[in-house]
Amino acid sequence: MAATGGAGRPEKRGAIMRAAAVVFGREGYVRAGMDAIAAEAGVSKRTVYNHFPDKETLFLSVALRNSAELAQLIGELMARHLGRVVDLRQSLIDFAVERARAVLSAGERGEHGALGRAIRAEVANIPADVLEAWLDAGPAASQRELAAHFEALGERGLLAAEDAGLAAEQFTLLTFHGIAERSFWGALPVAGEEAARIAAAGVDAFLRIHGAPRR
Amino acid sequence: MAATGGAGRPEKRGAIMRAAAVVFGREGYVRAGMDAIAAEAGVSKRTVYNHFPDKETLFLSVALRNSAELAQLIGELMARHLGRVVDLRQSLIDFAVERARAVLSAGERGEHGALGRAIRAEVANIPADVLEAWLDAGPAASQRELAAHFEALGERGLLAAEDAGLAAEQFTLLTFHGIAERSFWGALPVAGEEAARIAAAGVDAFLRIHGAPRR
DNA sequence: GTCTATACAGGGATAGAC
DNA sequence: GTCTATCCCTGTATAGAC
Repeated sequence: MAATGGAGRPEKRGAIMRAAAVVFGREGYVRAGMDAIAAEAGVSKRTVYNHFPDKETLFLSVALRNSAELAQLIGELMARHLGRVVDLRQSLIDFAVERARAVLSAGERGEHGALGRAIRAEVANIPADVLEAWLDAGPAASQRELAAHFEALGERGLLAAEDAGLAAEQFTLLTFHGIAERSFWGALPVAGEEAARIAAAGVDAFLRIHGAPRR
Repeated sequence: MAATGGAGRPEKRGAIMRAAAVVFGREGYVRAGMDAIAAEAGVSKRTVYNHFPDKETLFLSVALRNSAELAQLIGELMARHLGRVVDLRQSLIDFAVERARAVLSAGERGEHGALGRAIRAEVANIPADVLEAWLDAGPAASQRELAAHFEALGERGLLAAEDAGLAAEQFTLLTFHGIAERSFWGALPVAGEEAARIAAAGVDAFLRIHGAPRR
């Protein structure tokens, strides 16, 4: 089910969800233990079960919140880099590099990508409606937002994409999925230099598909 | 470690590896049980442990064999569709559609993609040398082979890719990863019609990047 | 009344013994 | 081929503490 959870101190609830994101991201759903989550949160195991009825509900709750957080973070990156564009190519490269790092970096705040990996690993065991909600709050929302930015850039004559949705999809494939695949969605580190190289090559290819013919 | 395993009837060994591919692909590494694998193979659990010392070795052995098999299957698809090309666009689309189906289809022989999903889920727990061997025998081999085909097509004037390796990478991103992502690497079914649409759009984009300027 | 700490019941897993 | 030793995990129960 989607999101339940009883009463209790909200601060404890937040600590539990943060800890669950870390442990689920590090170990995956099956390997993660409720004991480890409780320890990471600094609370008793009984408290975990007081806030969440079972492991699955906790996992799905954390997954939903995480995808919304990540979509918002990416939305901020888009606004910063694609809002006021002077050098389109450089702006696209900067956005691509920062998005890849935000999602895939194993270091600081890397639990976002790690939890996404755990979700992808468990897709076959996630109820269809929850999976749809996760997609809609996360990856799909980001793609819609990127398409809106491309639409605006097209109206300013900086892009010549006839289908902004398709352009957004292909931009993500060319500048993000190559890095994601290489790093196995953040499980392995990828050199920042290589990520920058892939992003630049992807942007150049993207501009050859959807770039405005003249400047 | 990579591949050990004792003696025993080779036919039993093959049955065990086939069964392990099915069960690991269906359940994932952690959930899959040695009992279920033995039952699927139609042998005793003792026989399984007679051929493979433990669960991890069995999994890694099956993973390595599987990636080599899949690379060969894709190689055959490439030879069939990219060997004698008359209509380049159509050949690329046909190859893209058939590769996606071969890797991701959940039905017949779909254990290839399912096992790949299980491996990706366990990447953090796989020894680095084994993971490298898996990559080199599977995905990387296919990419090298695709680059060689693109090189040949370039020499015939059908493609204008200055870097065949980069072209192969971008072709795979544009025509395969979009479908793979949508279906979560085969975990969810994707309509054949949608796969064909994505493949065609990806090929068109690819040809705008790397296509020969005139025919 | 919620939290901590610990102990425990039940099920399932691997791996080995008979 | 079955049977079993041993361990781990989820979820609950039993204590007491703020």
